[in-house]
Amino acid sequence: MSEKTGGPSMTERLEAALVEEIATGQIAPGERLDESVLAQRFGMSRTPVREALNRLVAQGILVPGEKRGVRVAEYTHEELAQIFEAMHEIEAVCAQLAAKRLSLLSRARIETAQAGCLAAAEQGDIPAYLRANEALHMAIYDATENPFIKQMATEFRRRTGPFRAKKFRTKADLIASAQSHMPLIEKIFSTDSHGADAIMRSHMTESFLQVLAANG
Amino acid sequence: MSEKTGGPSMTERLEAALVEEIATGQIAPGERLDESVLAQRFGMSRTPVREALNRLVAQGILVPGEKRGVRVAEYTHEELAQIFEAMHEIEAVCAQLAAKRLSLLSRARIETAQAGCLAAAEQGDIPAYLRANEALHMAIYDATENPFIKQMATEFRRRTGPFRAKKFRTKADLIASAQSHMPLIEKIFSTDSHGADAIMRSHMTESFLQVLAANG
DNA sequence: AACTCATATTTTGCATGCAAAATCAATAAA
DNA sequence: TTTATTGATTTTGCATGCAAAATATGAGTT
Repeated sequence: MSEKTGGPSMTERLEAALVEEIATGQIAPGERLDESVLAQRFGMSRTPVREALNRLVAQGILVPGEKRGVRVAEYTHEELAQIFEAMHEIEAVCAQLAAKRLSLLSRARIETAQAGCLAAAEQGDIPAYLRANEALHMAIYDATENPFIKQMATEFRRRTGPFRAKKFRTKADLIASAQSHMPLIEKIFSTDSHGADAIMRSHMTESFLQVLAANG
Repeated sequence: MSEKTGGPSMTERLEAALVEEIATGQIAPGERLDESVLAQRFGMSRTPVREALNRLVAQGILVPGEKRGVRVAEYTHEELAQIFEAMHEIEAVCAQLAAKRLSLLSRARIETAQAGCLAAAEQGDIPAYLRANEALHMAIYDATENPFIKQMATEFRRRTGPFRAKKFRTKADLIASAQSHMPLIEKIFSTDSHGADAIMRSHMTESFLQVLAANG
């Protein structure tokens, strides 16, 4: 009786495809997206393409081009600093709330995700690490028990995705990253919300500098 | 030679109109929005209506209806608590950053806005107070010097608009609200970021309870 | 009255077409 | 060589139409 009505529409499929391609860098920041080209490439008319592009613009993943069309959001160094600051501030809030509200379930999810990070790092498997890292962050966002804050954090994560991805080049990068999670997780597990917030903040500058280095 | 090309499109006009009508409560939370009806009402075809609705859905102002169409976002008490928590957390971040970075210009803007609040409150002019209050918040968001954080805060403000509006019924409400800004502004002006954050937080529960009371 | 099942109606998602606006290209003038 | 100007071309924004999905309606059955 209660089947989730309706399969994915063309609009939704395109939207998902674009999010994916942008996140993985297949479509680079600054690149222009042409309605008709996309329509042809995905075998649909311009109408659903437009809808998908509109949604992505609303999410800040795409921006209206200076002259025409839309392009993948691209930031100056200053803007990059600002967007990372915003993301880190939200993540600090998340860490704080997670520590304050930690449930057994949340704790288990965070532990599992962190184990996944360590495993992927040990194997030097970058794509696996990216996924595991993502899962860890989501687990922390979930632990806030606030879906609105989670959504906000997730959106910023999407927007910064293309830039963060470049940070990870070697196995050493992965291991360093996975290790750096530990103090934060410990603070969350000991329900030290102030400490969790402080640690998150202390990582901000460092983390941003790495991003900047990786993105010229 | 650098005129901002292009006037507002039909899509943009409808979007703005709907944001306005929803913010002021003319269209109530839960109400269903029909494409064809809107198209007729605003003298345009369904295409631009759809685009506008899509954007508003992406902003969380509208949500996809259970059966069909879209409706104005409506929240349970629990969700209301969550969304206000999210907004307040962001505002706390804003207050902190504003205090940390306060420029002369920002200070002047905040002062002007607060003067406007007091004036409107004295006169018991509710619409004017709402506008002035909005301006004050925007001035504080601007003072963060971070457009991304400002945008995020603004979006939450929009989403909570319909619920906050009901808080103000009498002149006394306005005066109380305007007065309650003072300690926060003082902390910001004395660049006491920790204090600003603390004050913002201390207002959270109180503010939310008022909203809840006003919204059944 | 409650439950099917079939049929009518509404609503959606998408394709297509077109006119206006914006951009580009090419030529002419300074 | 730069600067205007004009015309060609692309791109956009929107209207319209239609088929399929979703929903409401209603008759017939238990």
